[in-house]
Amino acid sequence: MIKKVRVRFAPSPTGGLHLGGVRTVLYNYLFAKKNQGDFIVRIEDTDQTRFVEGAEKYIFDCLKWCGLEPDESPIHGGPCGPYRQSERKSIYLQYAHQLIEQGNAYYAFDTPEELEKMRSDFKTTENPSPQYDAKVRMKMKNSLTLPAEKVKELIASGTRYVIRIKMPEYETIRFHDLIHHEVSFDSSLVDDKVLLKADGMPTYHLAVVVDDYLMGITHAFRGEEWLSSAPVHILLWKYLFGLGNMPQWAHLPLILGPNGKLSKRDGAKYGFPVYAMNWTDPRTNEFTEGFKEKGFLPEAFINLLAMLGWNGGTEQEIFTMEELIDHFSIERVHKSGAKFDFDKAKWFNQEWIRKIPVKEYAFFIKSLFNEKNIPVQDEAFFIQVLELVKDRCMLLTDFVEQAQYFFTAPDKLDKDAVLPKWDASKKEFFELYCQTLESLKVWDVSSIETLFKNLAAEKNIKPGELQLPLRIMLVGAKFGPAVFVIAQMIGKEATVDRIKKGLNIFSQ
RNA sequence: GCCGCGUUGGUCAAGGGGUUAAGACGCCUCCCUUUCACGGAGGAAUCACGGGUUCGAUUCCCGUACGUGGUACCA
Repeated sequence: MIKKVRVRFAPSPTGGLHLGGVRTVLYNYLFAKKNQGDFIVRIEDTDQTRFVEGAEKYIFDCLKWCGLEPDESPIHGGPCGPYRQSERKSIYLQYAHQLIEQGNAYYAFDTPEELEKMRSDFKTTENPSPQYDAKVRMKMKNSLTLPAEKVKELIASGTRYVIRIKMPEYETIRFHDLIHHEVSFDSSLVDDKVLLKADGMPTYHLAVVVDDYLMGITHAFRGEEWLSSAPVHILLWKYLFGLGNMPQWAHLPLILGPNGKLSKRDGAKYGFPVYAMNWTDPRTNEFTEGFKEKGFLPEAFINLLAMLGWNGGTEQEIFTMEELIDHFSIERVHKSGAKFDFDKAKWFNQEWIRKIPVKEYAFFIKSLFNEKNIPVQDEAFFIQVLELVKDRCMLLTDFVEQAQYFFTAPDKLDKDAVLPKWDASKKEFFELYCQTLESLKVWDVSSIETLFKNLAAEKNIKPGELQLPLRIMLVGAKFGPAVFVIAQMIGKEATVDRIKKGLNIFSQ
């Protein structure tokens, strides 16, 4: 029998959830759903100094917005809880002890100051960052160098200690990665990583292995920044649970910014969001913009992330979540990092704005209108307007500019577009048009347009030369759907009113 | 510095010993539209470099360069 697929996303609640994080979730999720497996979220909060209030809730809010709901998590529950590592503290100690008994780990009593001293003492130009490894461990204060009695005594007296892995001296550690295929490391180049910290909390290295085992994880997908520490994890699997039980690894390529690694600073610098949703760090008050608030549809966000590092091998670029689940394969995830392109991201959003019925996102635009005090009285009319202008919107926030003149008269008109060609005959035309419009019985597009064209012919002016001024009067600027449709939509009263106002402004 | 990983147009990318090296975004031109978009038709632009292997390398191998990650009692 084949084991049920179980994957996990393991964020640390230290701040916002960025692009790369969401993509890691996505690939986990797609893989799980494709294989009828489980998607688990485990909170890796073993570093108490980096705990940030609200960060965990924020992560789950982002996942919800993205439509990536976990099957198991601290808030969704599940059979392998608790799902916060801080609540699993007692579990890790026994494994650390097991490693010591097996001779794969040891106690180390070096203080931070002593470690610092070691690093500066051994520092050379060839080796600017010395490691706590086979070459130096016998010169340090640990259970390898101290007599057993002394070790017992130190522990009994409450001396702070950590437990470190004892890396084998000459061993090639190989493993198969689903994306990178065969990867190998020389164990002598890896340091004796701390497994259990002085406060009793495990480090990531111990916790990830123990929890992946205890939670039955079959496939471990994570960012490529973890590749370098993979040999530690491989060894831990070998020592603790057996290589046969180890999940299959896949180290996902990084998402890069305009110059190198994508950072939240890039967002501010280049004007694009980096986080899934707005995030304000409660400690520093630093604000980072989110895709949601920037005006992205979650469907578009998921779609663009999926395509950043994966390609189905066909020309299809627009995918629903169901289609992604159907087509996704980890083997087709790229090896190399991808630079995030905001223009392409906007294009995805535009495609989705057109694909989804406006009703599904009208509420978001409505809230933007409310913020700007633009009155929306009639819901059906609102939907009708959104439908009419949606081709012109890349972001949901674009709807404000593209639709607000249907609800409120423009507060300033683009005079420069009109004035150079404005003259008495045009003024006269509009005065007359305005008058006749007022007595128009049937207010529909063809009546409004026919009247306009007949009058223009009568005055011997090309209708085209009059349409732009009309547009500026109604809209305020050079954009939007057909003018006569706009006139019809906003109604007689508003049309007449705006023409009069426009006449005033242009004739000054 | 050392170690890992990577390298097809400006960006995302398909392809993978013999091809006119797909497609998309962006950019440019034209058509449609007397607005802006949408749509349509075109265009410029790519296999990092150097050695091999081979009848033939963008594709395989080795170097170099560049990029990126790691080198914490952070994840």
